[in-house]
Amino acid sequence: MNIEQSISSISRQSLHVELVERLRDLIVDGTLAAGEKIPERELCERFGVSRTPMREALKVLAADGLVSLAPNRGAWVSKITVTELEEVFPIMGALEGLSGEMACLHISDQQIADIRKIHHEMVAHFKAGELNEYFSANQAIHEAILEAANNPTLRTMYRTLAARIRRARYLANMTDERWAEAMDEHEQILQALEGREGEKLAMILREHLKNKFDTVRQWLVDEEAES
Amino acid sequence: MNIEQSISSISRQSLHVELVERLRDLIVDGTLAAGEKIPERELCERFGVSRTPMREALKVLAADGLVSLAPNRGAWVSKITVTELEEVFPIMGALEGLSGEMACLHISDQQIADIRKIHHEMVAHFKAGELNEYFSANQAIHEAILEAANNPTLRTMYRTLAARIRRARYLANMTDERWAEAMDEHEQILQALEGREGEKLAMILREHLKNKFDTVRQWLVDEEAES
DNA sequence: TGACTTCATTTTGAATTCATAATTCAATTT
DNA sequence: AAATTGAATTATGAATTCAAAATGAAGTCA
Repeated sequence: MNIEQSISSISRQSLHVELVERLRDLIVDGTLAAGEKIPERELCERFGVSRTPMREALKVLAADGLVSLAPNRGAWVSKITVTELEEVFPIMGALEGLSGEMACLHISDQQIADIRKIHHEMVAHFKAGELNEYFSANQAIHEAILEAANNPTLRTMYRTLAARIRRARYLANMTDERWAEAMDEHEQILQALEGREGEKLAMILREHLKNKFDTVRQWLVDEEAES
Repeated sequence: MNIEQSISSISRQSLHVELVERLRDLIVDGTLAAGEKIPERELCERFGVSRTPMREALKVLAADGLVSLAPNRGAWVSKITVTELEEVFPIMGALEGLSGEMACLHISDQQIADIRKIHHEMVAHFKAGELNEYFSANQAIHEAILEAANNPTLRTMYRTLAARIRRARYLANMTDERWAEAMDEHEQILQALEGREGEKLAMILREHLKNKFDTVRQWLVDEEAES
């Protein structure tokens, strides 16, 4: 067992890692809104820490693209722009496609069974019109595929990008028609996964994401038109 | 003009950004060797800065995977393992393939002409047996394609991964046969680019990278066998 | 010899302090 | 009234300080 593993499994993480995670959550769930100024002192008071670990955390979040730093001017929550989403979505597509391909190489019958179970729950939430529960199940499926791909680096990169996208509260904009379409796509995802058809799964996942992007873009265009 | 742009064009970057870049270079070029312990005090003395900005820089590098942090134990230059390369290369392939596809959508005749020029220089270096010069030209071509893809997020992610891979001094292991093969692949890359055949280019780039990976893996297996 | 303790030293984590740059706002000028 | 200047305030960048944990060496005992 190497040093890093033995340490991380025993002691708790350092303060700045904790802060990175909590700040990321606050940004993703919108508590810290896009474009908002985030003064260090205020954040430090909120979390009861000094400026040193907070500043370390802000540097990491800036490297991840969730925070913008202006020298001597402080930190802002990064804005979500159409341009940014147009950059990020194709990359997400490439990564998710890859995760599908790799998942097909490694996935066990048990893992497929687990995903099928989530899939059925998702169908139930769809039929009940439970949007948030549907969304959670949906996300869980993509996470499970990512998990099956068995590539920690891919997982980290995917999640970093996903965080930037999830801040867009596009759900409200999803039409019933699009929702039904997404369900159909998910049926195909499950079938490709069960047949372990890597390339086909990759294609479906990319298409699925592209359609999602169209929904998000529409939301964002409307949003920007308002302000 | 937004705040970040107006600031960055006037004032110099903050210390920790400077440190991130310089440390990254030292790690990539092997001055700081993989697996090496890097005590903060020593680094601070080398760069003439205090521990605060240095620690900020180490946090960012750790997030990028070039440095490993063990709580209360300090920082190490991350080791390059076969496992890590097996994770990273397929991701590089997906990103480079995407960059090829996107480049074909946007690239101008001038940009293609520029790449063709570098390509010919590279051929000359190949014929002269100038490995390092060949490698620089090679890298410049991939960078130019990435540039033509016109996606800053993709560029950043690609470069972050590339930094992790380039530390492997695999060049020494490249056979003349493999070298000739790589040249042939580059001919195909140029042709696909000129024909703006996105999918074909993506495929060639992925294949090209996969072959490179095989070379690197062989180097690393030999390396690990030594120690 | 070799494993275990103890304690001084070193290193790191985080808080505090100090210097400097940016911001605010009242006073002044046009 | 609007724009400009400049002092006071505030926030940030970086160095220093302090506390806690890890390291390493000497000593102890089996």
